[in-house]
Amino acid sequence: MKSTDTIYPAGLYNFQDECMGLLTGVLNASKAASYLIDNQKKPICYKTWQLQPAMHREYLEKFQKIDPLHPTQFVENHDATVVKMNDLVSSQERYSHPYYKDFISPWGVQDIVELFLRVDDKLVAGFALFISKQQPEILLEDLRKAEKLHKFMQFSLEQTLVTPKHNQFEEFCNNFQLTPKERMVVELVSQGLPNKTIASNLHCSLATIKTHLQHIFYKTGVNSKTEITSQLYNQH
Amino acid sequence: MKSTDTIYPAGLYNFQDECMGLLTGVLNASKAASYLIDNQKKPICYKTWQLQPAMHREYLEKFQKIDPLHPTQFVENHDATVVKMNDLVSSQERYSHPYYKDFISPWGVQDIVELFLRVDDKLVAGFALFISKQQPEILLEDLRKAEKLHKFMQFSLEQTLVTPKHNQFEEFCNNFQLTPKERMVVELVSQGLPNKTIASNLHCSLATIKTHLQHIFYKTGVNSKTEITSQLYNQH
DNA sequence: GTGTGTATCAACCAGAAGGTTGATACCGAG
DNA sequence: CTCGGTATCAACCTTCTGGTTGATACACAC
Repeated sequence: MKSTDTIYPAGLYNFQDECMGLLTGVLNASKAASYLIDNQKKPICYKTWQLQPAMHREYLEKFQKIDPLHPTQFVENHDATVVKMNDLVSSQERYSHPYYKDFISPWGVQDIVELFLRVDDKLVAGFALFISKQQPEILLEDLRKAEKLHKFMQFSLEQTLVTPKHNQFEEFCNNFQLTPKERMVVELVSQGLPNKTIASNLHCSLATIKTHLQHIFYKTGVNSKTEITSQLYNQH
Repeated sequence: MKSTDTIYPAGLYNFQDECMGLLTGVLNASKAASYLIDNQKKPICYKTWQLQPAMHREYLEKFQKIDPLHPTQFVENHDATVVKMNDLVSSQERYSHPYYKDFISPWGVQDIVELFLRVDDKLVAGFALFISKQQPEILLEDLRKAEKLHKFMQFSLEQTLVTPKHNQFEEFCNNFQLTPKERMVVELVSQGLPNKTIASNLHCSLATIKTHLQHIFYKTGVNSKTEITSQLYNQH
């Protein structure tokens, strides 16, 4: 798909630390772990917070390979941003599966919330927040907060990246199901051209361009040409 | 010549939105307001969340000038990051001072938490979270969460200052020696805002914005707002 | 104190852009 | 063949933008 594999943006290592600080500071986890995803889609750069070194070692050595919610599960699952263990794994499975029976439960963990960060739809980092059995259950409200935190982390991450503008353009046009002609108009609008010039470029009348623009405005919910350009170059 | 005191970072306008979403999504404010600080140290670009328009208008017209915790108080106070109204203002003062007696209290506000973002020690943005009288008091725990959120927002802000996008903005503005106000206009133009909105954001008249635009057009050799945006993010 | 640069605003005009209605023509799916 | 989507264009009107002129006010520099 891409000519070059996605490389971590500079500062992702620091970024990971800051995210951990944010999540553990705002949400009520008893312990936490995070990792980056390398080009082979393997988790690396583990960082932990109040997580017993023995537990971490045990995970890496024995249980990682049978983890039903291993990060690799979510590499291609583009919708997964914030997930909750107890929503994905039935209580039956948690009772019988060795991963939960012999690892998660003995370490006093009641539930796990996991957040995923992506760049160009590729998973680059994950954060696992552990809820201990002594803590109250995770409410929908807590999950919403986690989603808000995730949204900002994702925004912050994207801010630091150079997103290829081609992708932005394609995404914009596909999102709103623009027709081929409408795409061409968007392309020329994004060059900052006035309607008259666009019309002559596409060998049609000014009226036609205006109609196309009306359709584009209607489909995209945008109100002006200027707004189109800003939509294309700013991630919202 | 004046580039030293210009610190307005590109993308701050969007950043402000995201911060508001984060704060209001994670903390339990009943309403919120935020603003950017221009180089005259005045708050501009107000954005509100569940705040009554009438209350905001009242503040701008009558109470801003007697606000004991007006942002200008914190412009030079480098240590202030997260402050709580009830910690800074005695209950006596809250009882007698017209700002609290005639404005804060009548609008049902019990307390305010304010967060400040800085670049190079200079205040660039502020966020005020209003706690209503129906809500529980702010605990130390809540304040710590606010501090964690602040820490990440500050980190994220600093990250955006070294991005290619920001550099392009800086390069564009420096190349053509735009003045601080002109830079702000460029920033808002690049968000796709119509002149009327830009004027209200910078609280000046439409005429002033047009004049600024004329100067920008003259200096940069550009002919329209749309072209500015495409120039900013397209190298050609 | 005069001058230069910045920021502010008003009035005016022409032209561009946005919004609406309506119309024609082509094409492909049902 | 009819219907829906696309592409085309015209006429009309309102609002916004761009361009100009001119003016005031406040800095800071020389």
